[in-house]
Amino acid sequence: MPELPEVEVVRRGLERWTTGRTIACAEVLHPRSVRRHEAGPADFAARLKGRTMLTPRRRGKYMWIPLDGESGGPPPRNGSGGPGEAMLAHLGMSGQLLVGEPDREREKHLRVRIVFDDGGHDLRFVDQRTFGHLMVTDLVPDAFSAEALVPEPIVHIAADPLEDAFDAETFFRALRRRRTGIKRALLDQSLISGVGNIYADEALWRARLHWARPTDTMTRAEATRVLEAARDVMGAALAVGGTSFDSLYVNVNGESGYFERSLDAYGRRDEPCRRCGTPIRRDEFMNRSSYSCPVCQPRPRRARHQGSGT
DNA sequence: CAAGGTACCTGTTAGC
DNA sequence: TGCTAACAGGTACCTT
Repeated sequence: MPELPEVEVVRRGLERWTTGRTIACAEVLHPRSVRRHEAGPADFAARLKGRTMLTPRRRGKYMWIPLDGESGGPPPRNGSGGPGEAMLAHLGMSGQLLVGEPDREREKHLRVRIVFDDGGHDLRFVDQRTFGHLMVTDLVPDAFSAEALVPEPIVHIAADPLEDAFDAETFFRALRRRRTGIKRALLDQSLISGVGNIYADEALWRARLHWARPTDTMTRAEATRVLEAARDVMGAALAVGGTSFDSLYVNVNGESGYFERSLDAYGRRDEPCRRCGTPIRRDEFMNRSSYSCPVCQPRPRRARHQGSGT
């Protein structure tokens, strides 16, 4: 469930609690949580030891913490002397980054624990379903903004609509080139990043577009509408701490956000549309749920991929 | 290359 | 009460 607003809430928490602090040691309790760190859990821990965490960054649903100081691991295969390394994090479906008293009880799904040399709050990666991951990786020049750096594994991830590097015209042209439906395009992190199932449904409801609207004939006005809607709804969610359906998604202090009560479409099956009162419908699509208003968001005559909805 | 389907996970809940 | 099936869904990877 963590999408852009939820990840940004976590990033801000990390900025406050871990910036400038030096790692004493990192402990990997579940290897799957560092599976994308190809050199393995021991190398992951060795690369973190002794490093100082700089200001956390984010693009879409990925966040990373640039690391200062000498790497404790062997030099990277592609040679050292590059722009540096960072710890990259993706929360997946159920990942949490939590800070707290180091001697508190261990969470049931604690996967990685990072201890600092000042003896203060530790940083824990807790992830029930292990779809999330952490890794230490090289920083490389960003494709979207000349002076910026991004972790190498996410160079294919598009800019998100809340960052300066995002270009609406590029996004519009990419939409027109695709032969797919608008929701599938919104969920494609190589076209636009940060949008997941919840905010895709919310943005489409606000823009009054059906999820199967073919993108190759979309007008500039429609594209602008859905983009503005995505920005508005994610900005509003961010302002109240994100969306929490249960205790799975929380900020770094374990607290829930309040946006769930503001959702207009997602999860509101059979409840009245807040614009026209028609019961919200639920369709099966991409092996997940899509919620929309049958009246405000009529199915296009020439839908892209059918889904099994009514 | 693009499009679309599926595996990967585990706790919760609905249904029998 | 206890069991099973469905469900939640982001991303990498695979097939077409």
